[in-house]
Amino acid sequence: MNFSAELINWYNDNKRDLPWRKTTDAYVIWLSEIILQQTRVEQGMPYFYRFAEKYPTVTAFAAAAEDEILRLWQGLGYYSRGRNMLKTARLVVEKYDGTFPVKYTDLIQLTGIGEYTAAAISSFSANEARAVVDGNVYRVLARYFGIDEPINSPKGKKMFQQIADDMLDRHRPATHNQAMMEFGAMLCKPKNPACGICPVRTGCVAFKTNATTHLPVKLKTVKVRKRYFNYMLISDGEKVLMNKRGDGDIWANMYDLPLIETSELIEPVELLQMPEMKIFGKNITLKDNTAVIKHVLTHQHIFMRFLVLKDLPEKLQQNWFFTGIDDLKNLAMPQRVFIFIKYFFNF
DNA sequence: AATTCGGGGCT
DNA sequence: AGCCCAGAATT
Repeated sequence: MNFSAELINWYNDNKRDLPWRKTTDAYVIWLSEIILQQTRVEQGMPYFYRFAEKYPTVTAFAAAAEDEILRLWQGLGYYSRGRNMLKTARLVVEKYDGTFPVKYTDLIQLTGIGEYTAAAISSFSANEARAVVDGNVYRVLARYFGIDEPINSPKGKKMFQQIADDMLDRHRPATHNQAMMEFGAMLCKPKNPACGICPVRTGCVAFKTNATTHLPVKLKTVKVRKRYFNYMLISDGEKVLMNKRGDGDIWANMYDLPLIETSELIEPVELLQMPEMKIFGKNITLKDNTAVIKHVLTHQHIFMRFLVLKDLPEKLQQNWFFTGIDDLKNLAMPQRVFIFIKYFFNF
């Protein structure tokens, strides 16, 4: 039995019961694939159910407001995925009359759909012979063939895509693709792979040379930027002062509180003296403040502190607005800000 | 070719 | 603390 046949056998005996595997509806598969980009299955699962239920068709999705999509996406991260989906859903309604495309060459042109996702949708919904290459596939191939070419170099990407294409079982591309990814996720894991029960270990270079821990090779780690967000909670007990974020920075188009960003950690008392604080009024009184909360993201460590101010500002900045406390739950916020506000107003 | 875009779980 | 997760768009 060849590599692909072995994996498919293993897959048929060991696969998880995942909802998006029970359909060939390209729209539903698209939904699942975008949600799962850089996201673990367990984390994405509840979001998949929420979106699939609220928007059963691409037409329903296209009719949603961006605020609504972002609110439903809250907590999942990489919010441009949600914004791009809206753009693509609307284009599918316009250009394809609401029928989600299933051909790779059509899919690859849509915003938010790259090589991986186009291969996934076209193979899962229409059995087009396109090999998916995601983090799982990189790992499985790098280990099985003992390839130390970095998976995130342009050369490496081409190389692995080529190998994946060569390995693809062209008679059953959908099952082959699912099997490759499931195998990587469940057995050929990043840490402590289950080589003891691996059906293809006799042909695996990494197993034979004891190199699984060194493969795949990935180029350099991202450098982390430290930022200091001093958030102001300003409320009269009925309304809260909120800020709508622009684009060009993290959490584009989402909502948070008015904020002073500083280049280092500043104590509240000291912060109140700074000229930047004048936008909140002449005489600012601090009612309360939280400890510093470290919000750890892949590329940024954001040190947040929430200061509760006593008085309302006379003049509002461009993106500031007051909203009723009952309406807060409808605004898409960064997860950490949402948790504080939810706690503060006790809802 | 390098950087940016979240959040959470595991080691 | 570092790595990874059904990646893609932008610079």
